[in-house]
Amino acid sequence: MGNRHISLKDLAAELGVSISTVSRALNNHPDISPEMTEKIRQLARERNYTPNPLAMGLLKQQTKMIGVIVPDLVTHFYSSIISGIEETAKEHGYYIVIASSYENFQKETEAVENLLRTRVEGLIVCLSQETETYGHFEKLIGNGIPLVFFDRVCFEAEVPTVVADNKEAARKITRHFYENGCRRIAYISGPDHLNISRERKEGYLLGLKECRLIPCSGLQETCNLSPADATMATARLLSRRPLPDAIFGLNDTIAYAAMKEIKRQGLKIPGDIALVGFTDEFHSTVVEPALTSVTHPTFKMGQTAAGLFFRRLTEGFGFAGQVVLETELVVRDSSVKNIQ
Amino acid sequence: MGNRHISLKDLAAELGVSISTVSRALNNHPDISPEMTEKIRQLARERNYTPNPLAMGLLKQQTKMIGVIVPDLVTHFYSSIISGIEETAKEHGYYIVIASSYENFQKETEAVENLLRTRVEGLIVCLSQETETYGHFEKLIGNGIPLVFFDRVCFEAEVPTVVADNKEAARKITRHFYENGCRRIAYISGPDHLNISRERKEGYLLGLKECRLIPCSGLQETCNLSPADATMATARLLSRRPLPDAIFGLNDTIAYAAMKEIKRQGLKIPGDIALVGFTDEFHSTVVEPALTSVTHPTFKMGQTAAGLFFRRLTEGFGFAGQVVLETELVVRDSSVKNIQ
DNA sequence: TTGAAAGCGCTAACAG
DNA sequence: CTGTTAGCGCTTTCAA
Repeated sequence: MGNRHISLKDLAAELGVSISTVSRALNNHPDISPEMTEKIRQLARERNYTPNPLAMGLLKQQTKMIGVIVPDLVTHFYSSIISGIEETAKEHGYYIVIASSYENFQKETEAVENLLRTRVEGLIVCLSQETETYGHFEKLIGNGIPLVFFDRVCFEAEVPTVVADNKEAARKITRHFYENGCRRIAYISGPDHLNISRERKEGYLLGLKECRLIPCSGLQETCNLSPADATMATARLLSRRPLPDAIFGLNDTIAYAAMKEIKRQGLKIPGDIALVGFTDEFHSTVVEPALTSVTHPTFKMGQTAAGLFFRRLTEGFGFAGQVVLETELVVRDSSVKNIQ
Repeated sequence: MGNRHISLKDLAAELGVSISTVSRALNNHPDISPEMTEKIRQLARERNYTPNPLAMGLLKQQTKMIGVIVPDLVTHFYSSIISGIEETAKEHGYYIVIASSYENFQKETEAVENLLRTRVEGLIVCLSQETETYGHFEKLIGNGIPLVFFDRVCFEAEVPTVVADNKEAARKITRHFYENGCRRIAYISGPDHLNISRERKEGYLLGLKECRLIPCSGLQETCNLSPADATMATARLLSRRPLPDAIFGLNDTIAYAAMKEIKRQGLKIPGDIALVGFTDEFHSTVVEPALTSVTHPTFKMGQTAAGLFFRRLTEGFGFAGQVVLETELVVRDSSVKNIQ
């Protein structure tokens, strides 16, 4: 496979000068005569020379690569965040290498190892849902390897993190339900060890309190984040009597699964049950009824995460801190009872 | 940042042997005594040694990286294909570096250059919708750099490609419409230079012919693949009199945009207009009515593309050839008139 | 103003 | 069985 990339050596040979001269000319070193410099740059352009990043990486001990670990690639939420990360990385001359944990602890651990093996300079990570112990990240922190978490986070004291205003968003949802006449407001959460799940539940409970509603364990369900499990959680809620009159789900997956199950049982949204999700703009408007939802600024979340990464890379451990991104409750048909 | 990776040198120093001895022991070279080998491997394990891929890459002239270029990352179709590519790549010990063209010719060209600059060993590409000239790929072919196209392809004679059975799928859709009583079947296509657009139109026309329907230019619309433009194309179709009684759209974006616009105008699906899309399993069942669609084997398409890539990498230019993946027409509510 | 040499981490002849 | 050496492409002292 004739993948013949031109090297400094090639250029030097062709011009009958030394490699170092070529190197200097290409780096605008002042010691080289203007004519020589021009001649060399000219040839480099003709031959389409580009420096070999492997050689540079070896020399400078930096690969210009960032490892990114996400629970999955196919959910719009993550792919959109990745786009944001990629854009900011590109601005800094960095590339990203993506790995999926598939929501699996084991795979996440392996991904960390694999990425480190490739000599990425650091990691930007969203925890898998199974992850409850954090030794694989502790090691990185100990070794001074730049690390940033987004959305599902840990080590907030030591590591820069980006999250949505989960608690506030959940509070807004709950109050929105109340204002639309709902009194039996249910919440389908995920595993408790996930900050997003905990924080949103806090917001839910706070919202209930503000509306002087009494929390009821029969209106709180938990599921792992698979569609199948979310469907079952929804079914359990729908078996309660009296029926809940509102449901909100932790994330996209749950919201859509809930929507399908509610419809399957022949119940009307929002007439019988109002529904709100945490999800993205696009799909919320495709489903019927259009889904009221808290939309994440996903692209921005990616950009922010990458931004924090580069701060960490250049400033070292001088700072950690959490960036909280505001969300917006976009009211559509699925939650407005009086419209119906 | 103390990213201190252990090197062979470190191990050698600690054991008081030469670097090559360590290297050989770690590579199971038969020349090294079993005890020495064991001692070295033991220490390597303790110190958590992993070979530096930059050094290896420099030496062997291979980076174990594949460049992947997609029109965008956030469409499920592409992210799912990427997952497939990633899986197969991983099995071969390769990593993928992803770049988005954002459906833009200029960005695609840059992506090719950038990826080559990083010394990826080759490229797996889905063409951007704007791409009508192929000089940037011709260069690769000329230089013997492995290249594979999927879905939207060119240079089928020289380059391995993976596509869906576009023509057959479109034919099936058309006949399905006919069998459900539709007689004014419309098609919203994309740019003619895209094979997927051309092939699906061929299938559409073939289907019409088989059903003894006469093609009508008023029932054929073209759009660029943006939701906005797809919406306008749909609106144009809906302004025709008599109204079309069926529409199928080139891809996900178009199908969903069409669905929204049809509903917005107060028309019923499938009652007034039957609708079929080329799209994926998941979203087809979330929308209402559930969307009849041709589902692509996206994950498999990714695996296949990667498989072809490795064949190219190892076997060289011995083969090109096109793999055609079968699609399935999954009938749901949006196209079945008599159910209503 | 330019060249020679060392070294980043590794493997593979070539010597011992 | 193990060590020495060269070289992958590059930058950077150190010499000239």
